[in-house]
Amino acid sequence: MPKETFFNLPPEKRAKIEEAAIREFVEYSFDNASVNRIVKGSGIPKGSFYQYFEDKKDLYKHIMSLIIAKKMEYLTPVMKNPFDHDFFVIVREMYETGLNFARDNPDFVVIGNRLRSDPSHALFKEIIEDNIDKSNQVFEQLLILGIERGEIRPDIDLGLTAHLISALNVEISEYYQKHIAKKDDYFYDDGVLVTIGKFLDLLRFGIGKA
Amino acid sequence: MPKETFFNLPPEKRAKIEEAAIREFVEYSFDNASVNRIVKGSGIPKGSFYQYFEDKKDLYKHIMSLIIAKKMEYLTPVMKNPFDHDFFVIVREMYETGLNFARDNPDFVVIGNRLRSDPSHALFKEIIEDNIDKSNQVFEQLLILGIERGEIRPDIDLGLTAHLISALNVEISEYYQKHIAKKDDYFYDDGVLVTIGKFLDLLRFGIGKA
DNA sequence: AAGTCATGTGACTTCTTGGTCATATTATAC
DNA sequence: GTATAATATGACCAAGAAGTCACATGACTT
Repeated sequence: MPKETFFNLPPEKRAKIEEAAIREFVEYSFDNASVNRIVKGSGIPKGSFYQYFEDKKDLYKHIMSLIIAKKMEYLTPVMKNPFDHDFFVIVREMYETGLNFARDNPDFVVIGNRLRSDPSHALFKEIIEDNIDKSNQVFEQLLILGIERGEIRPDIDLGLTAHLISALNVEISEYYQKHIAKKDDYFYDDGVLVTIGKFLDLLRFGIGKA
Repeated sequence: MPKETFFNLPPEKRAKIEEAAIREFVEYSFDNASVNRIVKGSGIPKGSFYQYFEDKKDLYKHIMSLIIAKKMEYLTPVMKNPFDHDFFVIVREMYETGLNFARDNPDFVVIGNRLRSDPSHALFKEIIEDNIDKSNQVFEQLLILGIERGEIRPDIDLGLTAHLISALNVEISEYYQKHIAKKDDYFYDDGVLVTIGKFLDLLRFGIGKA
């Protein structure tokens, strides 16, 4: 947690520091990010930085909390009560939410993905690991319900399938950014929905000929 | 490429340097790996290091080439002529190969995955990108053949599906390392085959109730 | 006006980094 | 034995890092 002095700052100054930090963390990993560059980029003296934050990690965690808060804004009513709806409706909405968030906050995605993809980093355990586990558990519960309702094949491996659906959530963003997002803005939203539909079809029916 | 002097070294000395480098790159990313620690770890003077390698990157690429060479050893006859076989046979063998490699060379997997998962790193483009693209292209060709043979649904999105199958190749290793590899060695090989079977079922049939 | 306390400030310290280079050692050629 | 070329060596360098600290400034109390 940043120190009290940071939160006492005028909002514009606080924003300037956060923006400089985000720029830095987009460009560099936590280890390679430089406090010197961040203070230069935000126009504050080095000493002030350490009046606001315990250390570099303190700032990093603060930025991560901003990212998480922003992601929360995208949660739809359906996702807040996932157990009340059809399995594929939930998954569709989760994927859609993820893509919308990625479209609106590409910088945040870069920062988040960099950490999420290095499980050997000390900060991974500290910040990400629990969230991934919880996400998998939610999917497992959803799968169980889906099986009870007859939406899902009952002979699947729950843990493995939950893992896979989580992984696809990430994969779909990457595929989208790499192959589709560059095209004409006019078709953007269509593109999102079509891509998600294709992903869901694969998930539901597989690729084997019936 | 390392310099000639490196290849003139007695093999044990060369091996010692390579082992120290692998240890370092397992623990640290390229940027955070320290030449100082590597020379200390391999018992050679700093100056000698720069007699053997242009710079840190030169060493890193050399280690990557060792990893790639090791992976090549696992290629089966089927994989060398993939277009002669049933689609799911190929994919099964690719997944199996990947898991066997991961089981025997966990250090290499750590090093490889760290680079593979950071597309924003300059070395990613230099070392990994082409391989990923080629792998996707092979899968696309395989899918086309599979459709012609009637093994695969003809209405899938080729690019997206190829991307997904590649991604699963990585995902299966991670799932395996995280959930299964720790169990009793006696069941290990069984575990590999069972896990792959489940993955393939999901790929083939999806999770939706028919 | 004087005193107190939170905040602002940047020079400074200590540490580590990747890479160099003058010199020492060894092997090879004649 | 002597000359030449290849290799070995570690002190050294400049750059940059994170974090500290003595002091300056300004706002608020009394």
